[in-house]
Amino acid sequence: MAQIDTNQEIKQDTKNMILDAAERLFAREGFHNTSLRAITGEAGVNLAAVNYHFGSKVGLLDKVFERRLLPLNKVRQDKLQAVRDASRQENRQPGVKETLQTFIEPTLHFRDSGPGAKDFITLVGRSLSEPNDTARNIFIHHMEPLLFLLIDTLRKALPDLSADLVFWRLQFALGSMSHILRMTGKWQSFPEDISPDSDTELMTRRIMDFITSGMEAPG
Amino acid sequence: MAQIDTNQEIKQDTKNMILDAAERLFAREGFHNTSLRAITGEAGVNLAAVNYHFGSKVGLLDKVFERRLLPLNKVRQDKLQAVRDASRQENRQPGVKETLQTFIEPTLHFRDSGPGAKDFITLVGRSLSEPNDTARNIFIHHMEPLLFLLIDTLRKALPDLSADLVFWRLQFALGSMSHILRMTGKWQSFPEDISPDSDTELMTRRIMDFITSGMEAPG
DNA sequence: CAAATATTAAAACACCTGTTTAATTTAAAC
DNA sequence: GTTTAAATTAAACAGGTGTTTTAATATTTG
Repeated sequence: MAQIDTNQEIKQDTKNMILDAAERLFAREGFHNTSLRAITGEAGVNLAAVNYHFGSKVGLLDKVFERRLLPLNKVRQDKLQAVRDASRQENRQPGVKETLQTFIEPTLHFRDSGPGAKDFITLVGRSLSEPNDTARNIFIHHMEPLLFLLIDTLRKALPDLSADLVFWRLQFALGSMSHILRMTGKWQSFPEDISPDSDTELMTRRIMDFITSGMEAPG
Repeated sequence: MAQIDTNQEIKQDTKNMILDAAERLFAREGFHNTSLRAITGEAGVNLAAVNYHFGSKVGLLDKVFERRLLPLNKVRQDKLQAVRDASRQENRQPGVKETLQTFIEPTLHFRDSGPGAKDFITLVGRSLSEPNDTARNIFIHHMEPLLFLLIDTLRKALPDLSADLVFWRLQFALGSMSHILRMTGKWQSFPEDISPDSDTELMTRRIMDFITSGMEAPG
């Protein structure tokens, strides 16, 4: 029994065990409604491990975001930069749909990249609307550079609209997406002939159609 | 001093004092992050008054919703019914924009009907995305009949779209609106030339344009 | 006015919260 | 193999949580 565990893959280290459990519980119960005892209990580690490895509960949340958001935002930023570069080389405006797609598509596809990823995307969807400032500010801090680049590109794509209007329409679009992300699997009160939200390709196309049309509406 | 208080308007009764304080604190701090001691402290009443008058903290939340949602949903339902009746009498489909307007416009206008109303609308915007089921289920319970009528009208207004697609587009639209409602006054990290979200008429027109266009996009 | 009821008040209840301390064990470095 | 550092553990800390209880005070009813 003891021979098998040679410290390779069976022994996930404590930090990642905590991150996994925290990600899942923060997504399902919310940040403030999740206790450190619930996290460490599910991770099978000692209570004090959180404060030892992450300093505090807020520090843990920050690392939960960082672990997923660094690679995800790298993908989104690269795609967005490619759209900007192509439009400049070809001497044209960037397209509204291709611009929005650099943000929306990686998000929904990332949801299918593993069980933890699905929880994380739910957490992301909720983070924009967290009542408490601490959780929201941590998230916004990780997103701000990308959002600024996104809004700048959208303004170039929609030169006839005021910068003001582009800003608000992007907020409408982000509201649509985050609503879908955080409500995944919670439509039990509409027991009609509704297709599930698990079909990523279909959902991506539908939300892209919706927000592209809204974004391109006459000013 | 004591003569003035003849028990008419100065003495708000305990129940309403609690409802007002709870409404404000639930909106600003979230349900789980608001303690009964904070509520009763701000209302200037005894801690036990909540459990005496409302049974429990959840019972209080239910009454907070009920007090505002009954009259507000009455207005929305009457307007929606008027759209349905007019379309039937004139033998035509209901319009997408006029249908959505029966829901959106009263909501944003209600926000200007008083300081408490503004807090309440923020609370409504957050309720759709509450992580915990208790708060969200209470809200949905109050909204369900109206939402079913709304989706039925939208299906009549968009006969070329599948019932499925209409459902999801309504979710996108509700996501846009609730995002704006709950984020009111929290855009400090975009210190650019952004117009405030306090202009109700402008904001109503903009969100109506956005979601109407998204709703009418080709299927 | 007196009795019955409704409301308010202070205190305690049992439990949960994030964080810290001190002791112990495990791992790494020399 | 001994020393030094890193990691884990159990326990306690100081304070907050919703709810209940018991006693005192208003208010209404007969």
